[in-house]
Amino acid sequence: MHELEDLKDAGLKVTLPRIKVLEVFRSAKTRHLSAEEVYHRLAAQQADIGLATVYRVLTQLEEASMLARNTFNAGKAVYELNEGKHHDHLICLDCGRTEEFNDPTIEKRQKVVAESFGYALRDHQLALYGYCPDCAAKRAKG
Amino acid sequence: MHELEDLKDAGLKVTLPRIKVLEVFRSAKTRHLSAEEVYHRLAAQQADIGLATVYRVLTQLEEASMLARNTFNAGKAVYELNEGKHHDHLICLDCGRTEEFNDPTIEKRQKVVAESFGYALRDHQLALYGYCPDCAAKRAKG
DNA sequence: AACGATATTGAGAATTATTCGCGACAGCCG
DNA sequence: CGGCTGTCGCGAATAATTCTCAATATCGTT
Repeated sequence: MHELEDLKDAGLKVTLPRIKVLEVFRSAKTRHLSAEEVYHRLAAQQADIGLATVYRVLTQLEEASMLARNTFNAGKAVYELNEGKHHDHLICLDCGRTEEFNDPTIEKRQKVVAESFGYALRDHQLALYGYCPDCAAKRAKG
Repeated sequence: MHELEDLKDAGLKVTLPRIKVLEVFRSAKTRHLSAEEVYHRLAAQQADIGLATVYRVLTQLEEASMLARNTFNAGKAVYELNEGKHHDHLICLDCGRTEEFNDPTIEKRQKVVAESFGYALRDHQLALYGYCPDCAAKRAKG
């Protein structure tokens, strides 16, 4: 439970909503959850936590580097536990299944590109979209 | 004006809103424009085109591959003329200035990564964020 | 050049995702 | 255990985008 320490280190009080939200992520099969999804899961387990609070907590946990935020190509943000190791995503256009990957070559080139423009690279977002093996097969027939 | 032909090829009628929206992009200094920005520019030149129409036209022109859509990390979409050559973006976190680049190595690795997961790559989105030379200098002092 | 089937538009209401404002309440330092 | 303050829940407020529908414009056909 050193997560409670992480909260304190971020200057956040250890409150029920924050603990519960982290629990939801720890016990979720799906890695990426939207605010609405987190809210529903909390409601399902009788935790009476408002949607506005969920949004606030997600933002705070992201600022505390405990969660990572992604918007992919859609109109809503999803969060995932930040377990230290950075990674990018490969997303199936049909079923939404996502794979995580980290390609050192790509990472390296990004830095090179930024430097070639005189920029100090701070962050980046890379998402690959395609069809997963299963969906590709389904599409092949129709 | 082969753009009018492009419209027809996409099964779209050649209408004033569509022509005007394309004009806005062709004559804009800033490459990336949001729906709201396009709407205001049209209003400024007395073209009485509704915001809903702007949204519809942008979507259609994107489907016709005449515009490319990007969401970057923010809550709203921006569009730019699609001039055939694909590119990714490098964006300044301070002033919003954007640079376009295309790195063959990165493109190649993306395909390799997707294939290693058995995915058929269809699209991707890569945005690098950092500080441009000017803003980096400003930040250095304070 | 007018006709009419059909695609398109404008205006505002409706949705969706997220944030704000504020009175009530709960952590936490002493 | 007693506040000082950070937090919470709720509903209203925003922001971005889409939908509804009656009015209108486009374009292939006369």
